[in-house]
Amino acid sequence: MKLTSKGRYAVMALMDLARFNNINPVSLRDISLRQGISLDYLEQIFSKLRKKEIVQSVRGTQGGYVLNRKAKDIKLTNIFDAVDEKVKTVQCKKDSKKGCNGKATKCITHNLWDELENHINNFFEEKSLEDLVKNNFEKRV
Amino acid sequence: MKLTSKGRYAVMALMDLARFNNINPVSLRDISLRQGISLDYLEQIFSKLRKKEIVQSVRGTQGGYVLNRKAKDIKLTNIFDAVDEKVKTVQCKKDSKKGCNGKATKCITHNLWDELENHINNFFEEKSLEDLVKNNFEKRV
DNA sequence: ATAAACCTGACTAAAATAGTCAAGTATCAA
DNA sequence: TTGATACTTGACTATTTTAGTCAGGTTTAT
Ligand code: FES
Ligand code: FES
Repeated sequence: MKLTSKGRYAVMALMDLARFNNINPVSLRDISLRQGISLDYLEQIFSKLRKKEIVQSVRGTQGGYVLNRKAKDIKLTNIFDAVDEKVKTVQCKKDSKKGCNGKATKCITHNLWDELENHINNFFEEKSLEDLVKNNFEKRV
Repeated sequence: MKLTSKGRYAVMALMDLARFNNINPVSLRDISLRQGISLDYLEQIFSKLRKKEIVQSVRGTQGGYVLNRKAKDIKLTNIFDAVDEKVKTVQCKKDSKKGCNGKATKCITHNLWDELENHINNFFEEKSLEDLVKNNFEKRV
């Protein structure tokens, strides 16, 4: 089970954005430089974040991105959902009559993986962008 | 974050094995048929389980595999560890001085991913093969 | 006007996944 | 002793996913 760079970068970038959000739009170029993430890749990621209304864009010079809601109303779940970083513990279709190996019933481990999926998603539900920023920069003082 | 088939199959196969373990060695062919998993693939998986002393092999006719310890002493952690199904939330080296983007310090999300990794591993520590078998076949009564 | 910044879609190298395939060796049972 | 069963090992491969890059735009403040 791996967390992908896309998901990791999305959170990294949004934490950076959340920090400077109050004053002006934050440009991807700045985030790219501060966090060491490729600008082109960030553009892909923010395109998705914008479509899911996590951020808003401001075009033109001095433009950039701003959060579209309060930091405490953005959960990790929302971020991961936006960039298609899904937790998938099974391959069998949810509503299919076929189990994971083509049988008619669900396999003997299916419930376990559902439980695992919930366990992981709970973690993501609990954490808001506000929490993350606070915890991170409190510790550095 | 995805769980791979290898990990899923390993648990599936061991649950099957644990159920019939008391009487005779269980052949991979039987597991293959009952669970719908490729025999060749199972062989790869059990080779690893044997090397990590989760199971023991019995060669020859009427041979197969038996558990090498009591089902309650085999945790999900042990199984996943044996088949290299690792939980990896970060790519940065643990002891390296470099953060995930080549910087000298750890990035702003590093602690978060460590926390996530622990959260997931806790789930795996909690569950023994005995629990899994019991829960699964109790529910079916 | 022009530079800063967002926007879009296509493309790709490298890695990981999910197996298959081939050629064994060991053991039991008839 | 001969076959069948079952474990053992290592190499191979098609497909998918990942982690980006690249090439072109468009918008807007100055
Ligand atoms: S049937 Fe859903 S995991 Fe096997
Ligand atoms: S995740 Fe470890 S430094 Fe970024």
